[in-house]
Order: sequence, then C-alpha cells, then structure tokens
Amino acid sequence: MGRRSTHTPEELRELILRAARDIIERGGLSGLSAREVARRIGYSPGTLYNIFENLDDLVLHVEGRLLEELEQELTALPREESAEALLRRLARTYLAYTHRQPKLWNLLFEHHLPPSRPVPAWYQQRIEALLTRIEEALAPIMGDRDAAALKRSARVLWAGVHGITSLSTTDKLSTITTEAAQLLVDDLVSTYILGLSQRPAAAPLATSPHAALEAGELRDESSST
Amino acid sequence: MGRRSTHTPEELRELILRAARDIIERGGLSGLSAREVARRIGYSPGTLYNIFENLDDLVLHVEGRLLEELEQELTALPREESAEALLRRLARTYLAYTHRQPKLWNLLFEHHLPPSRPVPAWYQQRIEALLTRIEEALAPIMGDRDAAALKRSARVLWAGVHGITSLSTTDKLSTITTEAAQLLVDDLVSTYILGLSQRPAAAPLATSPHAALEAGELRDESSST
DNA sequence: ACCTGAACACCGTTCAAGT
DNA sequence: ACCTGAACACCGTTCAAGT
Repeated sequence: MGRRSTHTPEELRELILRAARDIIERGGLSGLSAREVARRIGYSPGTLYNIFENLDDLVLHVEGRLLEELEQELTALPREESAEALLRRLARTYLAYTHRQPKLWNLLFEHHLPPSRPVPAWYQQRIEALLTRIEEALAPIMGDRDAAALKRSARVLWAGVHGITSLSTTDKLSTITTEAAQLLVDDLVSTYILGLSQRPAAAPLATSPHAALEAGELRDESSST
Repeated sequence: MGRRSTHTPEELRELILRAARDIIERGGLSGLSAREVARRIGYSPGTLYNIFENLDDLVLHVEGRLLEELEQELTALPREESAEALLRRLARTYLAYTHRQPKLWNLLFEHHLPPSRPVPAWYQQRIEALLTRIEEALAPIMGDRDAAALKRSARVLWAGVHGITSLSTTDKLSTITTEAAQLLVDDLVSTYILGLSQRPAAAPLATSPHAALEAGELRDESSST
C-alpha cells in the first residue's frame, strides 16, 4: 500500500479519463464503473476519488472533452460560399462527429446529474461556445433581426440536429443509416432557413403580419384549453 | 415461501409497472432497481422474473405505456382551423406532456437496449403511430409532394421537437422554463412550415429550380471534402 | 502525500427448494 | 404453479492504515 507515484497526478487524470472514455465508447454509459476503470489502469478504486469527486464528476469531464473536440472541428471548417452552405456544413460535421462514436456522444444526453447539483459553469460555457458558432453562421441570414431571434434560431437548429442524431443513433426513428439521417439534417437546415428568409426583417415587430398572426393564435390557444 | 396468489398475474404485472413508473418519475432511471420494485410491492426480487424477462424488458413496457398515453392525447385533440394551427397544437401537446413528467419522458431517450437485441416490433409500431399523427397533420401543407417528402418532414419535425424537449428538460440548452421551450417549439414549427410552403409542389422534380439547387449543392459538397 | 483494500450498503439475475 | 430467498458476481464510496 501507500504511495507509488509512478504517475504524476496529471498523468493519472489522463489515464482515468482515457480509460473511462474507452469503456463508454465500447459499452455505453451502463458499462462504466469506477472499479472497472481502476482495474484497467492498475490502481485501486479508491484512487479515483483522490482525483475526481465521484463517478458523475468523472463522466462530466469525459463529456467536456467531447464538446471541446467537436468545437475544434467546427472551428476548423473551411470557408463556404454562402451562409446556407456553411450552416449545412456545420450540421453535417456535427452529424458525422456523432456517428463516428455514437455511444460516446449519446453520453451527453443519457447522463444526468442528480437535480441537487446543477451543471457546472464550465460545462455550460462549452455548450454556449458551440451555440455561438451557429449564431455566427446564422447572422448573415437573419439580417437585422433582433438578437433574441438569432439566439432562438441557433437553438432551434442545434436542438433539431441533436434530435435527429439522437433518435437515429438510438434507432428510435427507423432511420438507421447515416445517409438517411443526413437527408433529414439537410432537410431541416434548408427548409428552416428558407422559412427564415421569408420572415419580415426586423421592422416594427408588433405590427408585422407575422407578429399579428402569432398573437392571434396564442389567444386561440388559451381560450380553447 | 411458495405461492401466495393474493394477486393474479395481471394484477401483479400492473403492480410492477406502476411501481417502476413511480420510482422513475421520482428518481429517474438510475433510481430504478428490481429489488426496489420488489420491496415496494411486497414480493421477492425473483417474482419480477416470472413476469418480465429482465429489467430492460420491464423498462421497455413502461416506455410503451408512455407512448400509448401520448398518442391518446394527440388523437383526442380538438379540430383546428388550419393545418398549421393543428401542427402547432400537436407540438405543444407533446411538449406539455413531456414537461408534466420530465424524468419519465427522458426514459425514452436515456434507456438503451444492449445492441444485441433490437427494439421489439410493438415498440417500433407505437412510434410509427405517433409519426402517422404528424404525417396526417402535415399532408394538407405538403400538397401533392411525394410520400417520401411527407415522411421526411414528419420525422424532421418530430426529431426537432424532441431535441428541444430533451435538451430543455435536461437543462443543456440554457432554456430552463417550459415557456422558453415553447417559444422554440413554436419557432421551429412556424418557420419550418413557412419554408415548406415556399418549396415547389411536386411537378417534374428534376427540373424544378429547387431540385437543381440541391443537386448543385451536393456536387459542391463532395468536391470540397 | 499518496495509495490501498477492507468494509458497508447496495445491485441484477438464477434456481433449488418449498407450499 | 407460483413464489421464495439464498447465492453468485457484481456495484459506488469511504476511510483507517500503511509507506
């Protein structure tokens, strides 16, 4: 017993993260256990708890790495001719990344912290960073619409692409192949952008045809429930 | 030991499903265990295995009930003035259902079967039934576009709404409130439908402006990777 | 200072034995 | 025929004890 110090704390951290990632990539989150990680790296289970708070904390850091990697891929994308082409490329890159390691990516959505402790700030920031990539790509299309609309559209697209990848990697959309999923992603991006381009740009929002339509429908909604 | 027959097999099945549902509703999938279910209903753990194959099978049947309930809600919806209003109502109903019991609904997406055994047919059919509700609502808008386009759009909308609800219930979209999620869902449905309405209806597809556009873009894509 | 490993309180699943 | 409960092979997490 006692110390071994064959690895620095940083090395140990790396070893643990890599082992955990490997286990999840092969067998999903349910295949992961602290004891299994310990076995793989040749340390006792207790050692993990010197470095990570608990298993949730460890998993959260594996997720963080994934978000980081994806963001790098999105950032490294070549220039495109049009804003629409760029958005489509972003969506496809996301899709390709998730299909390259489906179980790992699913981690982001099947792992939940106990409601007692909220998602840490650094994690939220990584997601915000990805959303910012989309907002940047979307801005030229949105023209002078207000910032709230831009944020909203970025989130709609992100969530939509996520929904497609999530349902297709877990085979709950009868989609199965990556090609089929890509068709859906392309359809979403093209059609949504086409819809956006039809919307009135900024202007007195309250009096635009579309705002009036929405207000009317909302009244409908509350009166009939 | 030995039999007790204070409950018929059907009653026992009900007891188990209800206990499991209750546990998941409170503590999520990770809170569920066969032993805990057994404790709650006052039977031994082994009893569950007379009725369900294993814990995955039990969970799958809880999911089946959820899909069934949602479908009933969607089917019972009142008539709407327009196809768009109906689609929006469908999306909101979905959202409301999932936010009413978020942990339970998340079950559908955090629970994965081992890849060895695929999703059973009855489960796939429940999902197809829900997609059919959307296709019916969407058909008037799509006009005489081909059936494949209808199926595709229904799936895009379903996945999109799912993505929004999934990310908002797990707080990974910085959305938090149901109202915020509803804004996103409304935006998705309205904008996507607006986009659809701009597309050429059927006609000689290969020569329509849009088809030409897409073909061009696809060529672009493959040449630049 | 760092790591161990036993200990505690749990799991899913099986199956001989009981009624 | 139905149900039990002990048994097996696992868990996450803690913490006194060792080096």
